[in-house]
Amino acid sequence: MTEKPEKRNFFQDVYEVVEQIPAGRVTSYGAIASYLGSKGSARMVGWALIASHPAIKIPAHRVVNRIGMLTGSQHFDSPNAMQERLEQEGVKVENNQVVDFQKLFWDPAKELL
DNA sequence: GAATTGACATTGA
DNA sequence: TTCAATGCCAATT
Repeated sequence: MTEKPEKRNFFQDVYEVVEQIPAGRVTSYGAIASYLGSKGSARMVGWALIASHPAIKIPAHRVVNRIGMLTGSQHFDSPNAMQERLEQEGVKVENNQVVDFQKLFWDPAKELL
């Protein structure tokens, strides 16, 4: 019979993790991917957020790339929506880039555990 | 059904 | 050190 790889829950897993990101914190795609076990599949995390965009409500604005740049903001309703949202959470954003990103970094593999 | 793209990360030179 | 190329898995065309 056809196989059923549990990895199909990859998207669901991403939603679970992102949804548990505390306000005022940010994380990176690689951190989530690493937590899921697929370190090299950081891109899939981004895909998951796109798929969840109109359907599932998750703080995708708290997820940025490893340099803290809001690369995904272009996929939001407005490119500034994500930046404004982060500032409301207390995260300083400069030029579509998170300030003290390393300080606000939230690692699911350690914080969530 | 095959080829390309994509909200990134890592390694090599 | 910085720049460039490659790899990941899934979805889209």
